[in-house]
Amino acid sequence: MTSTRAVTTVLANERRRLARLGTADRVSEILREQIAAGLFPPGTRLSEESIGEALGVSRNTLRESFRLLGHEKLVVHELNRGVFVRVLTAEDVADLFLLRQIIESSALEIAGRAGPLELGPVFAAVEQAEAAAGEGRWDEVATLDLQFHQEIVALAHSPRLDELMHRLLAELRLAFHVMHGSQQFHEPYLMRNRKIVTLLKRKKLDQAARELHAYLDDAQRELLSAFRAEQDQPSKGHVVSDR
Amino acid sequence: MTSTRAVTTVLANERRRLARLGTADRVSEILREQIAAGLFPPGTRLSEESIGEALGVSRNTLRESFRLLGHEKLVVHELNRGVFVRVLTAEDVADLFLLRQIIESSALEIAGRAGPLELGPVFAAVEQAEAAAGEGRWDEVATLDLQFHQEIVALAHSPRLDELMHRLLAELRLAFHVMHGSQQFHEPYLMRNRKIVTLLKRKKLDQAARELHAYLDDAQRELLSAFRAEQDQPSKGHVVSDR
DNA sequence: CTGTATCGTTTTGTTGAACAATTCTCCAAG
DNA sequence: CTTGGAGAATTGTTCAACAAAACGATACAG
Repeated sequence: MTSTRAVTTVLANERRRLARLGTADRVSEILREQIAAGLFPPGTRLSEESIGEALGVSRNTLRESFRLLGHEKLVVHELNRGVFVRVLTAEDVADLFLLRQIIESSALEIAGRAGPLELGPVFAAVEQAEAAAGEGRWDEVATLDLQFHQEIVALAHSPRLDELMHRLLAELRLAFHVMHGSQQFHEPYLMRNRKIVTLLKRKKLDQAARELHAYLDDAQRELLSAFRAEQDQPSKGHVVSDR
Repeated sequence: MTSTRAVTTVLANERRRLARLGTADRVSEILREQIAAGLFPPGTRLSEESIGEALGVSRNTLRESFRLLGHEKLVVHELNRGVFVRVLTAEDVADLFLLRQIIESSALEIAGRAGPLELGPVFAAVEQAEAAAGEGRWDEVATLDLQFHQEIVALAHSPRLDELMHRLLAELRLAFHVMHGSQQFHEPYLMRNRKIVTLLKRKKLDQAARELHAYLDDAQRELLSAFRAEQDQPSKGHVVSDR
């Protein structure tokens, strides 16, 4: 019953694991992580010389990494001036949430049409987030809140939708970093995640979708107001020279 | 009436025109065009040496270009083997159409909620396409058909949605190239574009959305069957060594 | 005090060469 | 027809060099 095509497909998927990553890819992974972690706050200039020396890679290789990050919109490349960690505008945040509304609601709809939901990973994200919140590990709470939504999208089984969501969330992380004390921003939303997954379990798709929509609306509103406040009146020395 | 914010926004948009492009960006533009035009059919290996020499750029610069194209999924980078023009699978095509359904229908809905539609560019795309079809310029017909859908998405005024659509269509072009005689594939759909824009003009948003949905369904079906046929039985010597 | 012209410094943009590592090609042996 | 292997070709990565642009500070003119 194992068709030739099935074998080919499976092996083709395994292939990418076999193919090791080049230096440029690994460097961009590191930088991606460190940008997300806040080591390089938005506005920071990423010097080719200093970072290249720190990581022990040549400027040419580092430049390839920068191209990748630039295409992901995590950094902005300005000719003859260098690459800077992206500084999101309020318009960016609004646009990101617009896309999230589209993607997450569409994913739910598609998943519902397709068949029974595989809610394991969704549940796992909620429960790990609740556990982390109980112990005050707020940065993990933030990560797991985002992962919950990533898993929602994963229900649709679309590779491109998954990747798109992943990039949107990476970009959105930049917004959290410009706000101080953003870690606990996510905590109140855990209850709502729990509610959504419960509704999904009971196959109340429409209700879950409405709940999700309201979640995103509220989160956007709250984030945007905090975001604008922080922008008008930068609180601390967090802001690095962007000129 | 000209708010400070409006001025800032306009200037920010102009800024990118002021910032000239680097060599790597210009090279990737050229390669993008030539891939879309069919000079490099899917499966073709893009040799660093030959292309670098032909364009008069160094290997290092060319590599930066390849990274950009790879991130756009127009080429696939395999370690120690080089970059190849992407060969889409049937699953890829299906996934691309899934995304198109989501994006185009969402765009229509958002545009309808937002306010009066600016249908100028949409009309223009339809009319230019009809003119091109009348004179048998089929490659232009194909381009303008895709542009019509791009303009539909533009009605939503979302930068990220625009860019996403643009990349999806660039990727989808790869599918047309593996089918021979794909130029006239688009011609029957011009009537449907005309119908959609007419419905939009009359503010029959729901009806237009249904029409658009049916368009995409039919196009996907037709493309996929032609696509699978061509894959199973490659017609000519078009297929270049992909090993 | 404000603006601007200028010059030296720093950083990026791009190239060319070099070498290691991997893959490809082709041919011979089993 | 498959397996092995030697040599050729290509990619991966670094390094050094130089042109070009941006930055910074200082001096000068109004």
